[in-house]
Amino acid sequence: MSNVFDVLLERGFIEQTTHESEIRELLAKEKTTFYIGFDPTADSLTAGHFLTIMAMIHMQKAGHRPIALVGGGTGMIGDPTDKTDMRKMMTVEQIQHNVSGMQKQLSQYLEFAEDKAVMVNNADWLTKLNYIELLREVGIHFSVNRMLTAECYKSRYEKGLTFLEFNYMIMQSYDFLELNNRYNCVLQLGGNDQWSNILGGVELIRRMNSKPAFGMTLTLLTTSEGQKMGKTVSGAVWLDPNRTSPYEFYQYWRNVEDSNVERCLGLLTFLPMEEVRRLGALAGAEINTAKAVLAYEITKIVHGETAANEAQAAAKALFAGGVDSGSIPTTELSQSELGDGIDLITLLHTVGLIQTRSEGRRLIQQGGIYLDGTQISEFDYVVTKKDFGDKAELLIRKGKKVFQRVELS
RNA sequence: GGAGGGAUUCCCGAGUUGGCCAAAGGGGGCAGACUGUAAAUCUGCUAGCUACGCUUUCAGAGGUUCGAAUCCUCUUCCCUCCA
Repeated sequence: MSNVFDVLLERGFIEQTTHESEIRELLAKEKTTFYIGFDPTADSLTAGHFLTIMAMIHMQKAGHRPIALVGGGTGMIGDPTDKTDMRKMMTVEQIQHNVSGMQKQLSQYLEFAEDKAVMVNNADWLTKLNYIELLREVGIHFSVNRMLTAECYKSRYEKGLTFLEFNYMIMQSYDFLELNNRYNCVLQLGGNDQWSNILGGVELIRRMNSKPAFGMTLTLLTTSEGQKMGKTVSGAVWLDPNRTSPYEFYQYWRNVEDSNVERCLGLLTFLPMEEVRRLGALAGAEINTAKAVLAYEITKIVHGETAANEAQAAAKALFAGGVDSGSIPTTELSQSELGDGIDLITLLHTVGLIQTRSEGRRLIQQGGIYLDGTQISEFDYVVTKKDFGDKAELLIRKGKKVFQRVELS
């Protein structure tokens, strides 16, 4: 089997390493225990986390042992990295809820049986720390001067950085030390924004345990404008199907920009690299084929084959002008709600396509609403039973690619 | 604790000799055109509503005035310098 380091490199995962040749050698010759931490900021992981999960899966497949750490302890502090403002403090209950939600999801993607992977919560040790003891043992190894030069704190100079958050790096470094002691964990992976936090841990282990330790950061997916991928205006793209439906999830990847298709295929699917390169090289409208493959493959990994098939079928039906399929977002409307007719704006509001009636009025006036493919131009249009036709359903289209089906019940 | 500066619509940021301010400009978002469910570009929209008008907005609470984002008082929060 080829070295997983080369696999990760070829697929585009690796951004920075602390000791490239040593890491490569290590991964080639022995079963290595490594860890990635997840902050419990919500009860579901997001598309952004998925990239790091893929890295873990590749590593596990190559025979190494992943430790999935969920930060029930560090979550009490909050990582100041890339935050322009201080994050609001979460309650302990909230954190615990989020930790269990994330752990549940992580267990779907990694194989935990027979000690093939380990799940930990750093609250188990961080909450028991003794302040003075910690300062004497660990604090002595950190230079504030150096910490202040870390990139992740720079953006906070203007807005302010609390001592609470300043300690985040130390806590994360301590985690690595603890995992090194408990599980002989010698490698930490993380998003590239975690570089300074990872370095802290690597150096701490080298100083306190006089043992080698390594760090490696993974690329961050960004759009051509430099925005982090995996975010939409309405929020993150979640892995939890109740937060982001498989259809929406599929559509998100179906719509990635051309220039990101090849990267995404390498990072977020298991397709062989020859195939990735072939698909990525498709030009012009042809690349849509590649996007469909990307969307299908990643949906399959995250939500399973059935959901992926459904999402794909729904997308095909809607965009190729075909007809029904099960997983188009659907709302039920009762006969009594319909009555003798319901004005279109109210209907749009009921099914959640608009937030305010003004928005609906604008939308219709600008020609953004279609009922069963027919553009509606009067904002006071009244929808009656007739619009639902024989099948008692109505397909509303907002703009080019937002669809909502209404079923009369 | 002392001195000064600030808080504006989703974000950034104009506006502070009181009316012409639902509030410039940019960003973002939405829609339209062009396209390939892409990017770029162009156009329009972007507080709410029972909509040629009406109602609620410019940190919060009062006040002056025919009329306040703009003036006065108090409060809260933030920043800078000093200690």
